[in-house]
Amino acid sequence: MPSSIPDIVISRLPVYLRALERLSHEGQEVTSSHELGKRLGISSAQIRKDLSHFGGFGKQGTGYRITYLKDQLRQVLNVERDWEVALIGAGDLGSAVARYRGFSNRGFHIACVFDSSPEKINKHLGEFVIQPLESMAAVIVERGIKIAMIAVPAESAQSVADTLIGAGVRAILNYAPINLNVPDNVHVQYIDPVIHLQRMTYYLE
Amino acid sequence: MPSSIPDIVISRLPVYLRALERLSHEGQEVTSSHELGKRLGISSAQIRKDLSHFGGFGKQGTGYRITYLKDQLRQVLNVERDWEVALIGAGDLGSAVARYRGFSNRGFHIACVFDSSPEKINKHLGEFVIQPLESMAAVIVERGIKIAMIAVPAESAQSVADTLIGAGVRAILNYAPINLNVPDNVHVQYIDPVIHLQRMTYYLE
DNA sequence: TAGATTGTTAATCGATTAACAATC
DNA sequence: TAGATTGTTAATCGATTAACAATC
Repeated sequence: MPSSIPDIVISRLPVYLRALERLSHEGQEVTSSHELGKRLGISSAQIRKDLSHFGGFGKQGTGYRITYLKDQLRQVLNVERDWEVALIGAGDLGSAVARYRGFSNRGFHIACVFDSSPEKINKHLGEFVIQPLESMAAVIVERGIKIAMIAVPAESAQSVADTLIGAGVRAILNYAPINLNVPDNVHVQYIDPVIHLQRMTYYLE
Repeated sequence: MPSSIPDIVISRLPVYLRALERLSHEGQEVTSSHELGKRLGISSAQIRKDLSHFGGFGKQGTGYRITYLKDQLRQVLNVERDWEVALIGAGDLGSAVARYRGFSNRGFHIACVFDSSPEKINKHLGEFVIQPLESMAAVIVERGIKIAMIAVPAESAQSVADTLIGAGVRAILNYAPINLNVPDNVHVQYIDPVIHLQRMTYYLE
């Protein structure tokens, strides 16, 4: 029963971690489930319950020491180490992702960038040299990369995903607005701004 | 009881709509809850249950006519009309969002772009002229804009949100990696790639 | 000690699934 | 008609919340 913890619990841990990073950035050293809950719009009971799946991180009467809880959550989430991530697609979106400064202090860094269009190959993108799609599988196997971000057009996303998975990638963050079919042992997350917008327009007017 | 439909149901409708658009793009005219469910990794019962909140859109024996179901979902989600969206922040991320071609055929278009840094004001960004943050409230009130996307640094996100809400914005898509405090009648959605990545590393190794 | 807050249990609440009559 | 698939009900499953003893 090593992994009987509900995925919905896992999905909240990074949010807790981000809030804790914010709090310590603001100079705070201790917090409580109530304070955290108020910031996040979540009940304090839920936060305590979620955390209790992994151990007793707090102290009655005083709450949680932020540095300690941060470390514990990082350990649970497996982001104490630094993960190499492959980026596929060097268009507008891919370029923005490549230049994004927010990965490095949160457990990730982009290791390589690939694109299919011949005129982009060997061009620089920030600190990276864009490599051809044909080299992708080999590079990923060689470096043992397990995480990839897909920022190619919807039409090519599935075939890129297939190649990635064949090369050993186990987690995909997909920016293309399309659902991917992947084996059970591969994880996929989606980022599609329109999905979020449409979810809100339901409530408007 | 106009809005007793669970938010979790609403959150799946845009995903259904996207899959239907894909199917009709592929030339298909009819689908079933089974086919849709298989594509999305969702049970067919859940799809039928979700849709049944809004009416009977299918036919026993044959399934759903795709064009019809698409239209119905667009109506439910309130994206038959076109929504004007304000974009705040013209850095790397904001620029990529501004250039993104995926909004227009799905119910949204960017109407104006704002940034705080003096050297960007009046510069062009794609088809837009970057306007100063000081004009933001006035422009949003005047145009009656209800939706905004925040792509500014975490430090300024909350104060930008406060101004937006004061100007009448009711839905915010926040790209800044920070939780926003907003009144109950304002909707917020978050896009933070690191949250998604951290959710997957839990399962790796 | 008095006050505060945890971790946990039990109760509540809500969402998903299974099953099937209705019907195209 | 036979086969397929819907919409819906009831049963199951799982997640959230309330409450409180333990204790800092």
